Amino acid sequence: MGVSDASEGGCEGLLSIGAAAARAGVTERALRYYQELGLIEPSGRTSGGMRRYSETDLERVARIRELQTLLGLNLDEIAGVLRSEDRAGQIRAAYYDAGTPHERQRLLRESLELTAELRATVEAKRDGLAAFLADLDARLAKIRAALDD
Amino acid sequence: MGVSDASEGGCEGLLSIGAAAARAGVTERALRYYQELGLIEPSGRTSGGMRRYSETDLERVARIRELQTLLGLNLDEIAGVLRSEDRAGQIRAAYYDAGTPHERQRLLRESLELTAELRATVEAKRDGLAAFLADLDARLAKIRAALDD
DNA sequence: TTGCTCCTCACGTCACGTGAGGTGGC
DNA sequence: TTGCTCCTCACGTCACGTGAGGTGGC
Repeated sequence: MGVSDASEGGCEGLLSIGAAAARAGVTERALRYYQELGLIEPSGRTSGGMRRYSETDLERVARIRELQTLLGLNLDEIAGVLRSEDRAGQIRAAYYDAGTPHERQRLLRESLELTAELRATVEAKRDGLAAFLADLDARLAKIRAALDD
Repeated sequence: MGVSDASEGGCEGLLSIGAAAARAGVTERALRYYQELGLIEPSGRTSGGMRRYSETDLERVARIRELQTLLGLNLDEIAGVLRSEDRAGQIRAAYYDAGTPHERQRLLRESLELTAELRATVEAKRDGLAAFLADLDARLAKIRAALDD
């Protein structure tokens, strides 16, 4: 595994915006726009000012797209979800020094509530799609019956 | 069942744009915009130029919203789906005088193909949401386990 | 030096939101 | 005549798309 670019100055193993966009299935413009809104920050910059993205950055972009396309959330709502997930991650990371047991419990309950709320949204959407599917299957059956005349 | 408005001139039983928008869960602006794009035409107009919508019009609006919010199609794609559904409806309505049996079969096969294509899109989306749900359930289980310490 | 990729404006687009200013019918 | 709803422009917004003009590093 050789370093592909010796001039990156501390950005070894990170992806350029073009490579990151291709991997994440979005445009470079979208990545810059998410950054402008504070949804994501590239893990590094070269001395020339070029953005460098890590694998963790790519996972975050995938999460944004998932919340956008599957749930139809706007970027403002997604910012809220990401904020709460970041908080939950910090709690887990610093579990043993995250204040009193009482404080930890409060944070966990908050995380539980937000996740349960998101779950309800997802479930409603899935049920809607299931009903849609059933309707389409009924239509398909009718068309096939008409073809067998 | 009295006629609610004696001055409508042939628009009895039809809804104003305000009532139609409220029933369909969209704004008046959205209804006018769909019309501008040719997705829907109100069943009537009063002599004063006001739009009047039928129950069938409302079903069409509901269909547009369903394709938008559940599947994430844009209005151009929705226009295509509606066109093909309108064609299929015409075929069913004029089934016995829709040309030769061979011609009828061709139209049915076309309808079958478009519906099957739509079904594949819906199924993929539903599966994506099911995976999302499973992930959320795993998170919830972890949070609950952490709360039981 | 030549390509290719990256950078930052900045204007365009889609699906409406939101007034501005005027008309219609109980 | 007074409210309320409707009408048609027309400009604003969100999430980018799409060049314009310039820089960076193999």
